[in-house]
Amino acid sequence: MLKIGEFSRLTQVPAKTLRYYDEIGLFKPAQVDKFTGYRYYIIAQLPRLYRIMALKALDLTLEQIQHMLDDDLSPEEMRGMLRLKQAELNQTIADVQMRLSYVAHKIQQVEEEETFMAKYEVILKDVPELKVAITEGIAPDMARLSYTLSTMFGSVAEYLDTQAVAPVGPAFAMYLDDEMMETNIRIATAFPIADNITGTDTIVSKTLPAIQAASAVHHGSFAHLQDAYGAILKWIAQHNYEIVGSPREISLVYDATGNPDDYVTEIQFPVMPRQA
Amino acid sequence: MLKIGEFSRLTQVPAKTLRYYDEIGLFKPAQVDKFTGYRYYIIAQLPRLYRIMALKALDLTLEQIQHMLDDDLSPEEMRGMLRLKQAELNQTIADVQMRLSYVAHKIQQVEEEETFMAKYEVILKDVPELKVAITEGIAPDMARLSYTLSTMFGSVAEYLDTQAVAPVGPAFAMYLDDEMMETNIRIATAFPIADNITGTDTIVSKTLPAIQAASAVHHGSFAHLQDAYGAILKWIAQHNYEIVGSPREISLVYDATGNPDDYVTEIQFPVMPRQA
DNA sequence: GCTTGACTTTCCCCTTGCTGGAAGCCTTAG
DNA sequence: CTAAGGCTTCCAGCAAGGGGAAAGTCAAGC
Repeated sequence: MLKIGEFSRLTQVPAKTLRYYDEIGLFKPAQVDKFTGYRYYIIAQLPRLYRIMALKALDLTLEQIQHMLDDDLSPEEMRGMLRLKQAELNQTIADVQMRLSYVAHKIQQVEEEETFMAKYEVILKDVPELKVAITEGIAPDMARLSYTLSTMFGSVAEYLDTQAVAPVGPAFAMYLDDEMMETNIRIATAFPIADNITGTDTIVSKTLPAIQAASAVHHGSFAHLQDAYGAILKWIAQHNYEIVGSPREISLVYDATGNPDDYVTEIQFPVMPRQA
Repeated sequence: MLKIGEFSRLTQVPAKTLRYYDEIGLFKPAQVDKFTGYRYYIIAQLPRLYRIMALKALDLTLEQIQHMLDDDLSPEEMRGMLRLKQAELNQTIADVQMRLSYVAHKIQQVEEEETFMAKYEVILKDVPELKVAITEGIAPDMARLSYTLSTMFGSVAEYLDTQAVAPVGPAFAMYLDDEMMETNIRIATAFPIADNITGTDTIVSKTLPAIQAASAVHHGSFAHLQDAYGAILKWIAQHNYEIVGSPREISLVYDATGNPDDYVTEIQFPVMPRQA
């Protein structure tokens, strides 16, 4: 019969932990003095505690351990839980390696810029699916891209107006070509809407699927949007992602009559981890 | 001016999280209606939020992020924090890989034994430094090992008695040879004591350093202790540890006049991860 | 038998980064 | 003007304990 302190010294398990295990019913003392509440343990309890320690080293939760020890399950169930944990740990390693790659990137950034306030912060975000009113078009060349875009935005906005439908988020453009084109650039302009509407021959309503996107925000005139694209593309390459869709250029702040320096544009590239 | 819900949709950051960041002072709304308490955000706040997201992806705590963003620190400090985080993440990976190796071992065990109740659970434990009264000796061969040991235990116990010192923990034997010997086995027997004592020419008091040990508990007669040794040695090999000291054989329950089936013995091998 | 000091008990708060829910205002569309 | 949704604050909880307080217990020395 050992008091909690003795048992704790013997096993190197803190007394607090033993009390906690008692509380959650994972490991109860062999005997409890019902007048003083003193917990008494016996050597014969060591195997269970050792088993708990061993399973804890596998990163199982105490609840899982309790399940394993008390609800004596079949070897198949046991294997199942272990394989699950194995998969989980492998996922953890992948996650941590991704974080390491972020850190390395950040360190490089600090070295290069001598300040950690990067011009662009590229982050990975989950973009939910989105109902949009969308139209496609082609800009003959880069010079007329902006003009083509604003015409297309105008036509969709106007149509929504006639349908008495208000956009529920900022409008955006999509670049549909798989690679950068100098001429005949395929583009689309979209307005998020709450409910599907009936379209026209050029304007349709559809639902864009949810995606993971590498995203950055650009402040200022469109003239320097290139830099943001560059930063995102570099990020994607460095972190071993793959572009899996058309980039979106979202006009968060845009006022054709305002100062271009105030414009705010978010750029999103749909991505997926390579060879996932 | 965006209400919290709009800003949340825009950034894909849950409103709850924005409120939390406000509460801890990491990211406050541009304006708060002082009558209604409504939080209002502006697009110009996006960069800070994106920076927060980016740093969060590095697994930094919100406190560290706040420190980085608000106490504008030098690039050196910045690099320092990042390198620290890098080391931390590398350590995490090593940890997780160790866990993976445990899981693999456990799966193998389940396959082999068709039950997950292993006969021996080998665990890694930290053994604190220990003051002991210890004596060394040599057993001429395996047959006389047990006799030699009990003589030695007896002599130390007797000496402690004459000094009016009580052991503060279970006695143990140590095997001092680097490899298994068939003859002339160097052994030591030790009793943990609270304070150093003056020794004799054969019995000395010293402090054993703290170690990490691979440990298992054996129940029953000493005749089958081999199995426990085998289980630990296998574990050490499989998990890429290295033996860095003399194993200890700790008599948790031992009564020379009692039933050997009731004996409980813990075996500890001092170990270190290979090439650490 | 009494005191002292080491243990042990319960209880509550704290950790991280939120998430969920309840009760009660606020805003806006119809 | 009302109803639905959005917003507010406050409270609880997660996982696995750690820290510390106040009070009760135990064993030893006198």
